[in-house]
Amino acid sequence: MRADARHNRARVLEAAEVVLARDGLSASIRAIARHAGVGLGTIYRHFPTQEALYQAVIIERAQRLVAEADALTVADDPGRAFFEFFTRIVENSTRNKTLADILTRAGLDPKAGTADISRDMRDAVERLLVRAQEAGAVREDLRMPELLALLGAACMAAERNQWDDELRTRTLTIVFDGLRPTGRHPASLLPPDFGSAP
Amino acid sequence: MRADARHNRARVLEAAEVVLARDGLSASIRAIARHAGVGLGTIYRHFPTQEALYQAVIIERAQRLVAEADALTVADDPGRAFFEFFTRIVENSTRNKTLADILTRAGLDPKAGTADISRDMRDAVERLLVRAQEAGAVREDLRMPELLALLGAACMAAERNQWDDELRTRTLTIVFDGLRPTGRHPASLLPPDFGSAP
Amino acid sequence: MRADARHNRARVLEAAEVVLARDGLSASIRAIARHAGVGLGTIYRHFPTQEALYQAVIIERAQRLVAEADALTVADDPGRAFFEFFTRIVENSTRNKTLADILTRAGLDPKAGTADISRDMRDAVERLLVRAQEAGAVREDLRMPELLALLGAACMAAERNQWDDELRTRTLTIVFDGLRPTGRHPASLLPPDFGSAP
Amino acid sequence: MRADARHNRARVLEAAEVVLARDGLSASIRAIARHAGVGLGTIYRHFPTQEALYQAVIIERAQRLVAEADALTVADDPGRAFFEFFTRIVENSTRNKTLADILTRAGLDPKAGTADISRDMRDAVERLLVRAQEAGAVREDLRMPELLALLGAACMAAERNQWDDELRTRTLTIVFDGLRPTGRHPASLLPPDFGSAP
DNA sequence: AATGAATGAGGGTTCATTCAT
DNA sequence: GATGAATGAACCCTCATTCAT
Repeated sequence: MRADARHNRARVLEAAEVVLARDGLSASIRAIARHAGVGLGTIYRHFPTQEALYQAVIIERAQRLVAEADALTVADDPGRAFFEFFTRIVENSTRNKTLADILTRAGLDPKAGTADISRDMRDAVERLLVRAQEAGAVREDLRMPELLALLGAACMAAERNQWDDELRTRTLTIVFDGLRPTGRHPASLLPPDFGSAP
Repeated sequence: MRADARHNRARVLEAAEVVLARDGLSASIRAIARHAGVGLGTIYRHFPTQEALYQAVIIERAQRLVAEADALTVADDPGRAFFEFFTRIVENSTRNKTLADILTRAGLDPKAGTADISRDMRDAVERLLVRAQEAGAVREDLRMPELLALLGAACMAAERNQWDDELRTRTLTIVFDGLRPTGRHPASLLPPDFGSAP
Repeated sequence: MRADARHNRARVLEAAEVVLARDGLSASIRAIARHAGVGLGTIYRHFPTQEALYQAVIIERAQRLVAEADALTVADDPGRAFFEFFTRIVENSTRNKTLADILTRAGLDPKAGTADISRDMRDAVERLLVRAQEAGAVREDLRMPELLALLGAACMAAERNQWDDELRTRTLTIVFDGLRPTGRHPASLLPPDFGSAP
Repeated sequence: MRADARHNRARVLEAAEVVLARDGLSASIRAIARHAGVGLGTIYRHFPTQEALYQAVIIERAQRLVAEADALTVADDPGRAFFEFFTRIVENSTRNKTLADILTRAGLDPKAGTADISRDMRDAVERLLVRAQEAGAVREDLRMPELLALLGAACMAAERNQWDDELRTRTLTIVFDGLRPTGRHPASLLPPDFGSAP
């Protein structure tokens, strides 16, 4: 591919990511073209269809996530890796309205072809989960469907309602406590001196 | 307002509720008019704008939710009331694509006027929460923002991904375990004989 | 239907006929709207699709042709009626680029539903043909497929090349001579004093 | 012109001919470039405009037709040559969507410059005609305008409606009977045993 | 000279909103 | 007051043509 074409393709993807993050899936191709500073035709040269472009954005994003998950898979502390991954994804969702979609898809079609990015995502998350469970950091009875459901739900909400740092922390604390093995609730939502508990 | 006008307004609202529940916010005004058996103009007589109509539907729906919450507030078992409310809303979300929006709004603008329905919603949920906390069924350090965030997130995901009964149960089990006071995990996601824990 | 709607529908059809006659099937909906002095939506209110509008124009035109054919069917001189019909259609084609289409269709799907206008057209032409054959004005061995082929061909060419009166007369003279029973060539293409015949 | 440029020009023309034959005048420049295995720019280097390229194709095709006509002009039987030429062209029209256009043009501008291909075409056909008339195979009063009109009409219809062998034979029988001198109708459209004529 | 990437006018179509009936 | 016909901006997409590589 020619240098300028590659450049423009990247510009389009970038713009699409920004505009999708801002407008959600109702973003218009024209808005993306405007944002990217290219003509309409340029977009259609690289992506045959609106659907294809949006898919590409999602796939790109997903690939980065998978890479991140893989990087964390080899981390020292499996539990920490698992929760950190969860946190990072949700954190990113505030800025990127496509993550929920990715996770939604990952949770949706478990029989998708092996080459599928949804499958990759599922697998990457599953590796993190299994390791965390083996390390005793996550309850044994947790299965992928509800994990993806939780991840997707958190992303959707964070994306839509623009969770700030505090809200994200507090909300995930609850979820994480639910994910830990019974009996262990190391974190409290209260500041140390809140002191209303008996 | 004339009797027939009042009647028509009700018909429109009813139809809008059904159609919005089915199609979500992408529902078209025309679809609602058709469903209501009235002309387009009739809708615009009562609601100046699509936005206004959808707001009205959401407000109406929210009022019913508030009523439901209030009914549960006087129930015998405050903990059970709290979790039942949570469950019911999420369950309904599969069929009604309005609920996530309502909760989203409730969580969003905490400084809205006192007369606002979001405020009512917040208050109703808060009453359920406080009673459940007083009864020791919900952790003390839980605050409204994260509760509404969790509720909204679950509704959004259930609506979008059409959670089935099993997925909903399993996912909410996690969340509820996170909501309970430390140390208490009465529910397990595993069938009794799963037995893989050491 | 409301009076103004009926009026506008007629205006659209009229404009479509004019524009189609001028631009052929590549006419744009926008051009028709402009010509009719109505908005785009008005056209789509009456005709769900470009295809539907063009069909409607063709059907309307065809219905008029069928009526004309029927009127001629009861004429005194069946042979004259037959040739007059042929002539008139071709004559009209100069101004109307839809006729060839109509006849094309009539020739194409002989098994179309009974209620179809193509069928009506076929039948009307066939009645004219049979009467002319019974009167000995048209050769016995002529069948519908080639008759429609000839009619369609003449219309297409007249429409496309804008046959003037003289060209039409001379060309149809040839065709008509081919249509008459063997041995009868009453017409000559030459002016009386051309005098090259033996 | 450089050798490779000349080569490419030929390739483009060839491809254009194939694609135009297949798709008619609605063929896209891109399709031709693809078929020729050259870039879009190459086409535009040799032909300033889509229109110009299509003209060139038509001229080339016409030249071959003229050659064919010329070959037949020296044939033994002038009448047979004339009718064979007519038949062949119509036959080809089913597969080649260019022919109708060529004949249309030939019939259209009788005052075009002498060097014009339309003129050549006209002349070639006229030679066939005159010889056939001199041989007594075609009526004396037939002139070029109506002959070209008939040829063009038949091609157009054959192209558009994809005349099969039988329909073409039957239709041309009529036309040819009209073209023959008065009193001679050697061919019948009926099978020998049809026997309904007196 | 050749390539194909970029452009943008223009095509069909939808839908919130206005307004004559 | 009710109706739904009319409007036109905006949407997705195609394709002839231009121009940087």
